[in-house]
Amino acid sequence: MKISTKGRYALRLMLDLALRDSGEPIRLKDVAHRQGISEKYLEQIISVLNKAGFVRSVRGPQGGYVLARAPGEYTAGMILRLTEGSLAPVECVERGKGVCDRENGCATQILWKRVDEAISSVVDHVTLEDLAAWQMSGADDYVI
Amino acid sequence: MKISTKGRYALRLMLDLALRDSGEPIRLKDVAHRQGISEKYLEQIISVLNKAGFVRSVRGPQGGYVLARAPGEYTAGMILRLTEGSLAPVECVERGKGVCDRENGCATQILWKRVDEAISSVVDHVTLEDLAAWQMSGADDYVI
DNA sequence: GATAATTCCTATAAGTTCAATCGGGAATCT
DNA sequence: AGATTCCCGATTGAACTTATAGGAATTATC
Repeated sequence: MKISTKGRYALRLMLDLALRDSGEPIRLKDVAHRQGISEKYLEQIISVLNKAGFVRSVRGPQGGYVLARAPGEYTAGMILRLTEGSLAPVECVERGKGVCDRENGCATQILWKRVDEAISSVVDHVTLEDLAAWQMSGADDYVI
Repeated sequence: MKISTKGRYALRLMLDLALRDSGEPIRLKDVAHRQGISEKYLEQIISVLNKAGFVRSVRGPQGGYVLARAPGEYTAGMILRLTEGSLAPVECVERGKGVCDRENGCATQILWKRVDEAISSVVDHVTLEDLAAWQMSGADDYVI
């Protein structure tokens, strides 16, 4: 029941872009260095974010990535679901899926539904802007 | 970000025992058959529940398992944490762990903390008694 | 136009976890 | 004695995670 590195790194990556957004593209190398994450691994992750239109890429020297929209328009849920897949705790309560094959009156499904809603109610209401604000306020070690 | 079969099966197992509790031991074979789960696999799971004192076992013919306490005294969280391990979405917000090594002002940690609390607030307030009641009320296919 | 910087793409691999299966041992009721 | 049930540890196959590796395509700058 853990979020994988893919989702966690994606969030930190997007947060890094949000915090350092100046209109100029930001090199992935720099993000990787600041966040202590393998550059090659980050490439794979940002590729997903890029294809989904979450970031815009600029190739060549002075290239890099910039957020496609304002930080307030990304929720943590959007980023996590994109990179991580569904956040539902069990398959049978995933969006788009029908009712569980096993039983109609499956009581545990009600529990899973509630857990799913609880998770969603958090991640769908926290935006990159919120994360950036939290980072800035507790910014002991925030260096530009 | 999924609950594994171990936790899900444990919950269904305990719910099965709660629903059929008559004081007499219930054979694991029957539970396995009703729930459509491998008997051998269930053995491993109930072994954990047994060692933790959640169920009481009786060996030999007419043997089986019974709940050690009333259904209202088990929360889903107790059962899931025992079989599944921590339910925290990331390591750094797990109970007993110190603050994340990486950074002091890690904004994402606040998010994870909120997700963790959201999950806990559900699973720690739903008891086996609740699950049993839900099962009985929507009891389309509940057969004794 | 050459060079260097950067993103882009695909393949592979080591390690871990999941979800069982298998085979037998120990206790206990009849 | 014999059947039934719980108990225990080893093994295994598949999938997933978490990267690493190597190079191709694009573009700014000199």
